[in-house]
Amino acid sequence: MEKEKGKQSKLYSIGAFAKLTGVTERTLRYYDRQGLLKPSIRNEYGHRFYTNHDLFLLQKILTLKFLDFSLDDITDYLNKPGEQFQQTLASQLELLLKKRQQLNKVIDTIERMQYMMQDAGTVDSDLLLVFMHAIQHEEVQKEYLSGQLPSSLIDAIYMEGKEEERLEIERTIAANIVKLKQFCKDGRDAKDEEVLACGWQLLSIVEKIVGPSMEEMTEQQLEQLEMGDALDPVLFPNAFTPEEEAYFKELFDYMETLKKQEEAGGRGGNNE
Amino acid sequence: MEKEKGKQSKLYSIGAFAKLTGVTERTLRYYDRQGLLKPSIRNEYGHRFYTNHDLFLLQKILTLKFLDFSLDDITDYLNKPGEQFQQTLASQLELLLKKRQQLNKVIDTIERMQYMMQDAGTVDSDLLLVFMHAIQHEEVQKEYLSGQLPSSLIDAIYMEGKEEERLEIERTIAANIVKLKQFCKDGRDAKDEEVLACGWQLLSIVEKIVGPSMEEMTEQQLEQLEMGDALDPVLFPNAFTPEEEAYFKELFDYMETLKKQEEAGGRGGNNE
DNA sequence: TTGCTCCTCACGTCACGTGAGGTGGC
DNA sequence: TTGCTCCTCACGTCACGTGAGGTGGC
Repeated sequence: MEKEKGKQSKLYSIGAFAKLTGVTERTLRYYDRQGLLKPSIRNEYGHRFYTNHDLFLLQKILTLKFLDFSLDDITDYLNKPGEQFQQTLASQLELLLKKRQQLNKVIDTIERMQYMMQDAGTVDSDLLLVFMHAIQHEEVQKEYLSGQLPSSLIDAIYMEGKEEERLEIERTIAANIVKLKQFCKDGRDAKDEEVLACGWQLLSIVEKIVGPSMEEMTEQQLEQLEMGDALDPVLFPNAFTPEEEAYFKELFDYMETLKKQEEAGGRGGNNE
Repeated sequence: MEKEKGKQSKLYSIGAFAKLTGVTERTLRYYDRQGLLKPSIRNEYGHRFYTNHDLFLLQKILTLKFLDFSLDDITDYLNKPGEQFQQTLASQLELLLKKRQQLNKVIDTIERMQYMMQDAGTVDSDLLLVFMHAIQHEEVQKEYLSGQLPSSLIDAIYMEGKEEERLEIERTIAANIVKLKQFCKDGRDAKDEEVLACGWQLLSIVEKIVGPSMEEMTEQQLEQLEMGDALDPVLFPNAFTPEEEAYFKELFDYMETLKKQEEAGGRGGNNE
């Protein structure tokens, strides 16, 4: 008796079939109800029994799932002749390639972020998100700015063709901004040496990047730069609180004063 | 009046806010109900009005979504201090890397499949899926076979370290199997020249791969090979109908006969 | 009056997970 | 009687999409 059973075509109860294939019972019942995989045999008590043929069908289903087809697609496919499956496969591949591109972009963004933040210690996460936003929308930002600024400046800002150097600079900028935010929070005087050091570092970076292109700009463009709040708030979210902005203004105004004094001092020295 | 409005903090109706940010109205209402983003102002009529601060919040939400966080995660994050966000980011990155690995595997499988099938013309999609299944479960199959066959044979079958050559061989095997299936369907005599040609090609490939390892096998292992149906049906689904199996058996039996005749003829010729 | 924008239900989607409550055979 | 396996509802999940039916201001 047992031998006969074994030789013809094995029957699996739903539990046995689930164990065999690693698919849950619930899923098998769901596939049954959806008409995707009906067990070959139903008991007098309604119990489901699966055959080796059912096993083959399930494997096809699982392989198609692995290829990321929806159950509806799979149902269609199983009911149709399926002559053009190779084409379906090709378009599925395209979809997956797009998905991968997306995923790569996200991963790159995080990794670049982490590189940027390696020296910064514990970081205000709002700032993190603003940086992230910037990286994420880099291309759109660039396009937007192209309408407002000379292309030489844009190339300078985004450092076309000098990606590695750029990563380093981003890192320095990030570290200094984080420090300044902390100083502001701690209520440090903007004339404090450490605070000033941060300010000078940021300024020197900006001058190094932007300086050479500055002369090419029209007056109109310069004016636009002055009133910096004209930037599209969707593309350029503001990571700073009003207090922080005031603090930064105080710092940079003070730096301006120091600069002028130094210049004057220099002239005075020469004259004497 | 208008100037005042514009200078303080712009108010956006839900429609305007949706247009501005590219998020649907339904989504904004959903975020409101979930407590994820409540508009700063509600009208006497229940109309929602969003401010620039809401805009900043939404951008944070969208960036976190871009990083593939669930809305629940985002809600948690927005309500917590979020000091340990960098750690969260690191574990999120791990998740994404795993996802990418999965995706890469699927893409590789399809591409390998397409390479394999480039000469085969229109292909029975069941066969395609069985090949796909094989590629997909290669590692598990290998492990399973390690328990049954000598490792030298397994290395030979999976052609360790000769991936390119392997792709070519797979291609040839696939093309010939597809042809044989077609011949079977067309009712071609198994003794037909073209059919035999396919048979010889397949046989020569098998001998080339398996031949050298054959001598090392124990009798027990050889016996197991003879009764090929002992293979785990979950790991090794059968792509052939009973008719096809019969057809193949007829073909290979006939080839066996031809071989023996030739040997006998050869000996006879030498003897004479 | 017509069009536009806003509102609130409330059902649908997708592929199941997870009990609840009950039955049959050892 | 207890345990095991099977069954059928039926609600929950996740992030919205998509009407249906109604209101307010121009």
